[in-house]
Amino acid sequence: MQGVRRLRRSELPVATVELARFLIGKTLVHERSRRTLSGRIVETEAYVVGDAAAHSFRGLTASNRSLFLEYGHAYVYFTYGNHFMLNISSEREGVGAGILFRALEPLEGIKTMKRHRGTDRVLDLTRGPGRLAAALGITKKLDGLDLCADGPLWLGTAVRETGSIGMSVRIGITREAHRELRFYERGNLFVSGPKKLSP
DNA sequence: TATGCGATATTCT
DNA sequence: GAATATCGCATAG
Repeated sequence: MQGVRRLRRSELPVATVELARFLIGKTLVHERSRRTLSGRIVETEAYVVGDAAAHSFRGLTASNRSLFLEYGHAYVYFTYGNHFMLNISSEREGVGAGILFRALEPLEGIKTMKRHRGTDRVLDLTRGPGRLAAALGITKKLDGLDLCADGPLWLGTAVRETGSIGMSVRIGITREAHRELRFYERGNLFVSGPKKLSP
C-alpha cells in the first residue's frame, strides 16, 4: 500500500492501554501468497494486567502463552465454535496482557475478503473481531508471530489522518464489564457494536 | 432498527 | 460438564 511502511517495535508504546489507543488509525497488513489484505484499524479493546476478563488472568497456559510474549506478537484464539480472534501482545516478555482487534476499514484485497466472508456487503467484511479475522484469513497458524519482524502479518503507518478517538466499555464480556478499555475512531461506519457505545 | 436465540469446539473446572 | 473477548438469522415494531 502506497505511503505505508512497517512500524518498528521501538515506535510502539509498551503499555497496554496506550498501545490500544495508538493502534487506532494504523494499518494492519496480511501478505498472503497471491494477495495482500489490509485495513485501517478502527476499533480495539485492551485486556490489561490483573483483568479478570483477560485470557492471561489465571496465568500462563499452553493456549494463552502468546499473550506473555514481548509486546508486538500475535495471539490468535478460537471461540464460540467458529470464530478466530486476533490480538496483539503488550507489555514486556513474561507479562500477560494484550489488545483485541475488533474492527477494520478494508483497504486492499476487498474482493478476496468478500470471498472469505461469503458476502458482497463491504460494511460487513471486517466489522467485528470474528469477521475481521475471517476476512483477512487469520488462523491459529499465525499465533505467536512477531508483527514487528519481517513476516507476513505486520503493522503499518496510518494511510490518512486519524479522526478523534472515543472510549467505552468493552463488548461481549461479563467480568470487569464496567472498565472503559475499548477504543474506536468516532464516526467510522466500520466500528462494531451498538451505536450507543460509539457516539 | 432492535432484540433474541441457536450453532459450534476449545478450554478449564 | 459449563462457559465463552461472536455471528447470522429470525421475528417484531
